[in-house]
Amino acid sequence: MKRGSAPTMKDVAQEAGVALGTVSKVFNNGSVGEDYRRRVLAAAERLGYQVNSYARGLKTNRTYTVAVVLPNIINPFFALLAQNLCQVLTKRGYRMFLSITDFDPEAEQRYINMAQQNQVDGIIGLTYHPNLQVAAKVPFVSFDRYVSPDVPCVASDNFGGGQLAAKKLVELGCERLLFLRIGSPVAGESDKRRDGFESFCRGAGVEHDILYLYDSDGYEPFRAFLQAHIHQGHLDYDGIFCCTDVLTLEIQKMLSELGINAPQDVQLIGFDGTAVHMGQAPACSTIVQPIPLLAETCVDILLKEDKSDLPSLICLPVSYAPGGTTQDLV
Amino acid sequence: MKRGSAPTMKDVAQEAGVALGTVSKVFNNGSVGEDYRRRVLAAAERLGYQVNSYARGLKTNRTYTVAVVLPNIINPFFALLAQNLCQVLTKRGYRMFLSITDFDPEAEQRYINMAQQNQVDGIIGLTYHPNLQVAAKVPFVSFDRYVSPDVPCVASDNFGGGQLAAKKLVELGCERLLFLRIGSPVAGESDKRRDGFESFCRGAGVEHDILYLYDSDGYEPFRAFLQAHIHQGHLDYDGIFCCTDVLTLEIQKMLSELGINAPQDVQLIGFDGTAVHMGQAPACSTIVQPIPLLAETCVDILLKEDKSDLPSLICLPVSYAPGGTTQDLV
DNA sequence: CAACAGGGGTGAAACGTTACATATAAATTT
DNA sequence: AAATTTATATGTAACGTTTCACCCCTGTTG
Repeated sequence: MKRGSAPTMKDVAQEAGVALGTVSKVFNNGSVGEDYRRRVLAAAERLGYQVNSYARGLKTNRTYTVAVVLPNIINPFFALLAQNLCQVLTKRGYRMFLSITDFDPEAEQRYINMAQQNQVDGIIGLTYHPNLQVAAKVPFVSFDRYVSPDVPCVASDNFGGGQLAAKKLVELGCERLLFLRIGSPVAGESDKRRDGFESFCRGAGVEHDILYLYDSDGYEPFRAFLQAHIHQGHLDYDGIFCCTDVLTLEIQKMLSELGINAPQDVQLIGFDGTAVHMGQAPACSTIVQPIPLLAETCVDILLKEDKSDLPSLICLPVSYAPGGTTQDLV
Repeated sequence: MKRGSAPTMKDVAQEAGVALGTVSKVFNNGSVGEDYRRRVLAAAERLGYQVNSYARGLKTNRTYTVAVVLPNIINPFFALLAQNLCQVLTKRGYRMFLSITDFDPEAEQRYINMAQQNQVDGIIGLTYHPNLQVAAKVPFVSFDRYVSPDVPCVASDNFGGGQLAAKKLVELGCERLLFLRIGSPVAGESDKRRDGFESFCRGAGVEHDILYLYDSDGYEPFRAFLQAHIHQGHLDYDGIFCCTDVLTLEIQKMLSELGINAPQDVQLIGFDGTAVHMGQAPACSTIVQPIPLLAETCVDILLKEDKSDLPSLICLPVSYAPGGTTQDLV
């Protein structure tokens, strides 16, 4: 063994007095006699041998690496998703190679290309690029966004969640509902929250309004809208469904500054339920996304050998968690 | 080019009608004639060629990959650190391979070993293992923890931060101070917050107490302690320095339940300042860690070629940001 | 007892690069 | 014009694995 550099299989073979191929078999669970196996293992131990995954990757075209592409990990939802993905991947013997795009479509495309070039075994992406190009050769699973007909998409049951939120509000006695949304101009699965909400309201004959904003608008239009709907200290709406928990808290604060308090004067329900997954008491009532299940599903689908009969959209069930912005805490 | 598999340099060479070595030079900024370079680039484009980083890694022993090992990314401080590291690494042409340890020392060691085995170019770790084993062959930078004499450690100026917090409280007119800490039993750099706090109080002759807890204790002892120090609706302390922002908010809530309000009745200062880096108004007054600079420094040191004259501890300056739990907002 | 499986060991070829020694042509010097 | 330098193209040997055809031995079978 050359001094100074890491030991190779050749060194181990020499040290153990066996052939190179035998050492390889030992580290790949090939059939090797008990005594040989012991000798090789002992020699490897003595030399501090570790298999070189770049040589292995070159040979096998499998790298046991998955690239995860996310807008950021500051947002607790993304952070939880990333963390769960990391755990699931580790359990499966894979490692996670993380890229942050900051919602920049160009960065998204750049990272995807890079990941493909780096021969990862798969990519899990939450992207906003309206026309993302993904090479067919490396498996891709999209989270929450439709990308193209042959890219499976994993998401929460956003439609059902929207319905559920509206239903809960009605059960709580609300009679005039409002849906508030702010987000990307590129519509994703999560926009079905609105559809579900509307669908339930229509079906139940409940009065409802919708305010649909883009990130670039900022929160100010919400304040203006709410202010315009307060007459003599009384808000026109008695139930509000906000598209995320973050927005819910913002709206709660905004309303309280306007003299309207949740849950006394108005019921608020958000979406995401990150607090629940962090073992905290939720700061607001919310529709909880099954984050661990979402992560597990992404990985399952990504690593599935047989991709033939995959549905193009996998919807996972959400649930409701009361959290202090509605009057149902027992 | 064999059908079905990715094109190689050989294919590009053939397509362009040049030698293999020439193609390699083109992709490694070697000296190549203008016309040849164009021909190669055009051929590569036509074939959709991407260099195989596993073959390259095998040959060069450089992989342009850095492993980052963190307890989690739910904690906003860790999330910001990870995100900044990711950005800095990307800017430098490296990719980030992220591992979550959940504070488990065994997982820490396992991930470090794995990273070494995967021939990453370096490791940045925030670990709690009391006796972590790191191989000398792969560069290692520790965040906030002393690991061993030859592992450089990057941290905020925790001592200075402790002093600064005490100084600010005194400047705000506080006369009886309290330091609250909860964390790992394995002492790290961040424990110097206490030392700095004490040092300032001693020097200035300020009365002060310290409550030092471990994660396993939970928050309850804080409540008991505070309750015991409230007499006739009046708290014995008029200034509290908490070891993190998260704790500060918890203490603020706890105190308000006990009828004591910050900042009217008591001044509260925390540590981390994550909100500042997320572009939000800080929820509490705080000592701000220079997260982007911390990340940049970790990477700088890790990738520095000449490791000969490195200090074993690099302390970066903190600053103070008022945030509503002290009476100094102008 | 000859023929034959078959477990288990061997060595060499490939994987896609980079690096280096060699070759060639053009440009410069003597 | 010959000699020397410069610039750049070429081909081949590694890098550390896995894989596969091959061989050897032992035990089984008709």
